[in-house]
Parts: sequence; C-alpha cells; structure tokens
Amino acid sequence: MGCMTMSSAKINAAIDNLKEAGVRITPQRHAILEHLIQSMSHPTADEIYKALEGKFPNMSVATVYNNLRVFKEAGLVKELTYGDSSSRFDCVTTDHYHIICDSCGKIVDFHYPGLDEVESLAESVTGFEVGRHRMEIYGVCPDCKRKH
Amino acid sequence: MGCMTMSSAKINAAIDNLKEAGVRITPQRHAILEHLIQSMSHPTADEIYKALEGKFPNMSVATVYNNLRVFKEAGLVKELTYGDSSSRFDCVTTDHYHIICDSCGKIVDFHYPGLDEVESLAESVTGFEVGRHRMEIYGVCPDCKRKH
DNA sequence: AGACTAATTATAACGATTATAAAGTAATAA
DNA sequence: TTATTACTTTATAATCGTTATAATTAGTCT
Repeated sequence: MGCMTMSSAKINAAIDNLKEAGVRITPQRHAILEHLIQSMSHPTADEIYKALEGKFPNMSVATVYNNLRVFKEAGLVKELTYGDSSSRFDCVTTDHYHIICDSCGKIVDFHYPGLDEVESLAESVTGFEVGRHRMEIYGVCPDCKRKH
Repeated sequence: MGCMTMSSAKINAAIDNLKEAGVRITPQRHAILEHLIQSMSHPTADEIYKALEGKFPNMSVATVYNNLRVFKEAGLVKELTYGDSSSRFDCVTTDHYHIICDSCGKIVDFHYPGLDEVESLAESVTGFEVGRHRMEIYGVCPDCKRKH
C-alpha cells in the first residue's frame, strides 16, 4: 500500500466523519483537509492559504480560518499554540506529543505512553477535576546540531 | 515573618539581581516587579498596566512590555503563552507547573518532581538535544465544580 | 555644568484573527 | 421545476495584542 493510498484513506475517513456530523464537503474544505493530512508539517492558517492559492485563486483567508474551526469542532484537527505569533494546526490521528527545535522551529511528533500519574497527582493536590494536559519538549534538532 | 515581609524580601532579591545585571531600577520597574511578586495571579501585560495606572497615570503600555522583556531576559520572569489572546507573566521562583480551569481560566501552581524520563525518551527517539519542556494540565477548579 | 546613555512616553504600525455584509451554492419544499 | 431556505464563500473592515518609532525626560559620568 503506497503512501498516497494511505493518505486518501485518511481523507475519506475524515470526510465520512464530517458528513456524519452534517458538514458539507465543499471543494475548499476538501483541499484544506487534504493539505493538512498530506503535508507532514504542522502548517499555520496562512501557510495553508498560500499552499492552496494555486488551486483556489479566489479563496479568502477567512475560509481557511472558518474551516479550521469547523474541523476543530468535529475533533479532526487540533490547534497548537506556542509562544510565537500564529497557531499551527495538526490532524488528530493518534495521541502524541511534540518536540520543537529552538533553532529552526521544526516540530516533530513523538509518542509517550501517557502521564496519568502527573494528572492524578495534580488532581489530588489542587482539587481540580482534571480533563487533559498538554506538553511540549524543546531542544535542538539533529540538523541544527550538525550546523553548529 | 509576615506576608508583606516575605514579599519585600523577594522584591529586594530581584532588584539586587537586576542591579548586578546592570539594569536601572526606575519607579516603573519597581512597581511592575512589585505587582508581579505580590499579586498571586499570573497577570497579563494589560492587567499590570491597569493595576498601576493609579500610581502612574502617564505610564505607557509600552513601558510594561519593555520591562517585562527586560525581566524575562534577566531570568526573573517567565512568559506563559496559552491558546488565548494574551500572554501571562509569572515570577520565576521555584520550578512548577500550572493547572488551568477550563471554565473560569484560573491558573494554579503545582509542583511535580520532574519529567526527566520523558525528556530522555524524546531525546533518544528523535535525536534532538533536549533542553526543556513545558506542560500544563487543564480541568475544572473546585469553585466551578461547585457551581455546576 | 555638559555630554552621553538609557528609559519613558505618545503614537503609529503591524500582523493574526474575527466580524460583517454581500453574493454564490447546494438542499429542500411546494 | 421553481421558490425558499440555509449554508458557504468571498471581500473587506474591524479588533486586539504587541512592537517600532521618534521625541522627551531622567540618570550617569567626567
């Protein structure tokens, strides 16, 4: 099974998901979703907008934002908010964390079993009812290490 | 030893720290630092600005931002960037994490030994040279639980 | 005091995101 | 099929946090 085939399977699954939620699949939505799934990066709204302006010369940047919100509400996409100016968007597949290069900004996924222990400690110490957590690791990626 | 005394000890320590780094202690800087240390919250730049406009009716919001940057560079203050619009600022005392209420936005500190294991796993899996990490836990605080 | 440097102020600019209103498109009902 | 309705996109303006700029003020050092 080739790479493109896997991508289109993911796209189809996502589209079915949206249809069930009563969301119309417009050409723009399809393209944004496709771009999110096929690009291995974690693009900003503007990057998506620019990547698709060839296919959709008249698409508005508001359409990108609107539909990213729709996808978020459907649980298909997560918004990643780091310190820098603009949000990045990540297709929700399996749970994973991100490690971010301080030097070039590259974001790499990595898996870790979970941090239930931290959550339950926080719960008992603070009295909160814990729902979720976020974690990012920062460092220098192999490429940037080599360059220094 | 009363609470005010402890606060002023912290303020003095912070001021000594800045002086050693060659930073002038202006009245504005003193007030911003004092507010950051004494307020138990994690204020935004605008909240600091508004809190001090009684004492400094002519202070510019740029002064708040400028000095928060100075404090950050001196290692006295950490900028907290969550998904919402504006950054929050936290005096660096001891290492701690934050737990945030999804309902009212309250931020509570909590301590946890550390997540060295996660860092070293990430390092070996990704080839990054890991420097630090951030983590936040989200949930519903006791007050908001009661209200529902 | 005089010269130099740093800090503050007021204001304008910037950039990401959101709101608005008009026009287009698809779904549904008569 | 046509009319009605709701949804979507587009273009544009507005908003808001933050940063840059230039002028003024204040502190430091001979």
